[in-house]
Amino acid sequence: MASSPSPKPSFAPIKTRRAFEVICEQIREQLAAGTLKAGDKLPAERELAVEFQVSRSALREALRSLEVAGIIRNVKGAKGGAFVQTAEPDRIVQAMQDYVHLGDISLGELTEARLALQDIIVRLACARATETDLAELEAIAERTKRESSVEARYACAVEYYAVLARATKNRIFGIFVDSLSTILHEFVRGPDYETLQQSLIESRFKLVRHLRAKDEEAAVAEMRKHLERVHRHVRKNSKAAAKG
Amino acid sequence: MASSPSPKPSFAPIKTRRAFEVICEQIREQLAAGTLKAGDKLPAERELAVEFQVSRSALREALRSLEVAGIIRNVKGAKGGAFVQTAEPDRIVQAMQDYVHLGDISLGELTEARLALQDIIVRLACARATETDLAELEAIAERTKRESSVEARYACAVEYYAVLARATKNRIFGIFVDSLSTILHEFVRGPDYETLQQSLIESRFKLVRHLRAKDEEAAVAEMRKHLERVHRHVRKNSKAAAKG
DNA sequence: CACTCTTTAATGGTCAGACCATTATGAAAA
DNA sequence: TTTTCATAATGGTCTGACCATTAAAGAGTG
Repeated sequence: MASSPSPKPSFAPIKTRRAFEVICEQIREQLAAGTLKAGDKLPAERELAVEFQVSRSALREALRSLEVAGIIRNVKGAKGGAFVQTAEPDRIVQAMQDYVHLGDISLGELTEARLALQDIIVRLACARATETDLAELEAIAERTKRESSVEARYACAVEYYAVLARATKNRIFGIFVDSLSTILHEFVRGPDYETLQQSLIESRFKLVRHLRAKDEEAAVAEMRKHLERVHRHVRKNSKAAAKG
Repeated sequence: MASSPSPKPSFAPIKTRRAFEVICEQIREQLAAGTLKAGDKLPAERELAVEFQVSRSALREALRSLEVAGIIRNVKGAKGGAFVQTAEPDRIVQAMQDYVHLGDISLGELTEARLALQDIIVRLACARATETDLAELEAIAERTKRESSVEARYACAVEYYAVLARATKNRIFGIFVDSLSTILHEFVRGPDYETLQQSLIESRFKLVRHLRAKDEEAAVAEMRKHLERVHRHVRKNSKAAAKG
């Protein structure tokens, strides 16, 4: 096969790229370049198909990919179409969740990462949290007390962590924390979770007090104690689930 | 509109869910439940379409979504089909990249997050790195010296960070670092980058020496110094790009 | 038998054209 | 003016077809 007598021993490394991939790439390029930005509306599918010179189905697969990636949102009806979305970290969370499901990331890795991450967050929040942030944290803790269902209280907890992360004024941390919270949520189950949950509320108030006093070390210690209790519960439950 | 005289003021909150969404969900469920796992092969598209009682196009949009999410891989040809993938963090990196492009995450946030993250990583690596890890780090640093192109040396740097993250024995950190490295790569440009790059190599050797000596504080300090130099360059370049 | 070439069938990728459900808009009617 | 209804635009889905690639079975050859 390679014994060609022609003076050209090497051929062009052709590669078949699928139509939808090329379309996605072009749209992503315009996004990175700033030609397309949040709020913009892409032409209708039928129009775009003509423009890209592909069938509507190929184009739709591209749009579907972008939608799943959280880049656009498809709205039906007159004046509908594909709208470029504002940034939402949901897709990152989803991607991390998929990764954990597919792979063999252990619970230990998740909890360790969360612990380390919260250390940073508490330290930064201690330095940067405004009184508004702190008041919001307290309000959430208060609301948690009044909530009646386990799920509602868990939602409050997630919100508490999110607001705390926001207090760092760095959204990257917010994404990381959201991801880990969501993934670990799957493991937080069991009959004794409710009593644990109740006892955690007080800890949240304490943390705010430490933050307000700018006592970094005390705040970090409180968060570690808090998370370690949660993680002990999670581990215990996970083992129980593995048995049953 | 709400003035219905019927004794049933509230109706069931119906919502039209698209076919491909339901399909994706079902497959994801089987994944979380363990019924489907890496390496498994899904039935052919035409078969699956019959099974789900949808058209092939709807089914294809679902498969396309899952492929873009990195969950399956579509192989064409006889004995081809959709194969469940092993976990790859690429999609998380892609999602974070999209997020940064769409949103207005600042360079400052990225570099700050990276700095904080590397602190943790260095500390953990200091405690857990095996001699194999350290030798690999040195080998990469050696190779960096010999590489001739800027791009090749950058690739070495990324690899160095990845191996360092792996030395923590916690893959979550690896993902975070990969994401940040990839995103920051876009900003690392400019004529004086090459000279900076050269001068960074020595720092990598120093870090390994500190790690081997289990000198956590020295290692952290070296990494901070290292990264701060890089980030100064990145910031300068970013400003230059904004001007031009 | 061993090896090479050809054929065949399975499968994903693409295309074309159609119909349905939803939605905004404007015209018609009250 | 307000309500109702027809209309057109648009995404979601369906059907059926053809192409390109690939692995495996079969045919031919030494």
